[in-house]
Amino acid sequence: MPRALFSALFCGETFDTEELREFQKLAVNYRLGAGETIFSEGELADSVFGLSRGVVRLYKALPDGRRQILIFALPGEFLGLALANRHSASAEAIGEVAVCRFSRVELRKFSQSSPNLVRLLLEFTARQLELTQDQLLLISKGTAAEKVATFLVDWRSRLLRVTAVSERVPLPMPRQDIADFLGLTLETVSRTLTKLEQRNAIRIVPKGVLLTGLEQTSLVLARACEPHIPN
Amino acid sequence: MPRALFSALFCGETFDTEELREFQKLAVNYRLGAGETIFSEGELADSVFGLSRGVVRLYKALPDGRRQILIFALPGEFLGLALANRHSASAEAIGEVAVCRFSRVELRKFSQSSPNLVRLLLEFTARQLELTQDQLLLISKGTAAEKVATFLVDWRSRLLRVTAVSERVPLPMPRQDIADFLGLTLETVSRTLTKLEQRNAIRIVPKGVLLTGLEQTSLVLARACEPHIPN
DNA sequence: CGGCTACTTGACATCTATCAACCGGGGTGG
DNA sequence: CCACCCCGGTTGATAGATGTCAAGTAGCCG
Repeated sequence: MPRALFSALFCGETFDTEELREFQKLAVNYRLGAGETIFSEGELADSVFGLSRGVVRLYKALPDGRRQILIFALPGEFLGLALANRHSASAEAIGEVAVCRFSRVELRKFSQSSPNLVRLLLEFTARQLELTQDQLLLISKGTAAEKVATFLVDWRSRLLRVTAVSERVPLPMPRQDIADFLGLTLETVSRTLTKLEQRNAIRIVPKGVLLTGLEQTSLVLARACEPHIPN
Repeated sequence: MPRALFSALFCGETFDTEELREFQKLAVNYRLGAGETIFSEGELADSVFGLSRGVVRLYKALPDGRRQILIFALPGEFLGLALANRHSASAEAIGEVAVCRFSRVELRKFSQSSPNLVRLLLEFTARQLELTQDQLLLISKGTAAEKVATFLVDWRSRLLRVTAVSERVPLPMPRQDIADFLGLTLETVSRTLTKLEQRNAIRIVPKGVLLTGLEQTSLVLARACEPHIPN
């Protein structure tokens, strides 16, 4: 993962260098260890975060503990951009993480004089919305094999935007996280990965997978291999 | 459903009357009949729409026909606000509908001189994002009873913002749409509604339901009635 | 009245969850 | 250095919720 400043990561082309410098001044940078909480659902949202290094799980939970991971955030992405004054989700570090914290009010002040920032936030939010809508379709209508295969392909392509990735796709998160992202159990994720490996679509390695053979195609078309066309 | 102009519906407090008038000039108003398509996934997104009357289903579909309804749009909401230049979802009228069409390029031009519009769009998109995230949690982790009960309560509360609603909650969409919104089959939706009726949580009437008894509470707590705490 | 569509209900199949055992690597401490 | 333990992961047997297939009903429009 790169070590650049958050604003340069995400805002690269949107801000000119002057604006960028001003924006950067608002941020407080710090680091967190594996498993640490950045913010929690329901908490007062007086801060907004930018992720500059590492991977973060963003999730919502029900009172009885059922959990849905909304996204695995990557460097350059915003966290906790709620419009309400309470966070609507929780964010936890997966492995070591570096974030920059912005005060909500300062960010708002800055945005008054910077149409670029508002435009940037709109673009980011719209992208998140599309991702979430795709996720909704996948979770709602996909089989276990489709979910896992699609997850691997999508995750790889998102990683490509921040890191050079070879054939080996790292999976820093545990099986339970993948399960909670895909609406499955960790056992089903494990079984499905094994099945994909038996079909030579992937190879399972410690903390990752190798997307072998026909790569994307073979994976997404895992569906075509299935006997039934469900739903 | 009210007959007001779209911009007044949604932009009410954001624009001053001057801006409102200018904005209104950009719109072309027209109507569609039940089942008509407003735009389709993959189509060139040269237009953006505002819904001024009626209900619209916004959905994504897989090549084999599996369909996920993302939201039932209500008057005052935007449709087709993509950042890409192709629509990422399809929109169809449920019953009679009135929309205003904005040219994408004109809207963009207008937004250059109107920070208010960009802020408005950001707010709207952020709200949509939160709705979709909630939907993700519900679909992924909810039982059939929770899904249906939550849908009825949420739908009612969204309706309250545009119409005076009594105890009777109208359901203009067919069972299949509800099923595709909740990630169920129409049979399961039907059975679940029947079960809720037997428990005196609702009464099923033509084109709607009556939320009787303990209303919201009893419905959402449908979960507590179930023997198991799944997942 | 006939036929259509939306909806309901029933019997059965299937996918995934659940419960449980087992495996393997890495760290710790004797 | 080895033994142990712990945690994450895999694998197996079983069960349950929802999907599937099919029949039947009700309301609506021509």
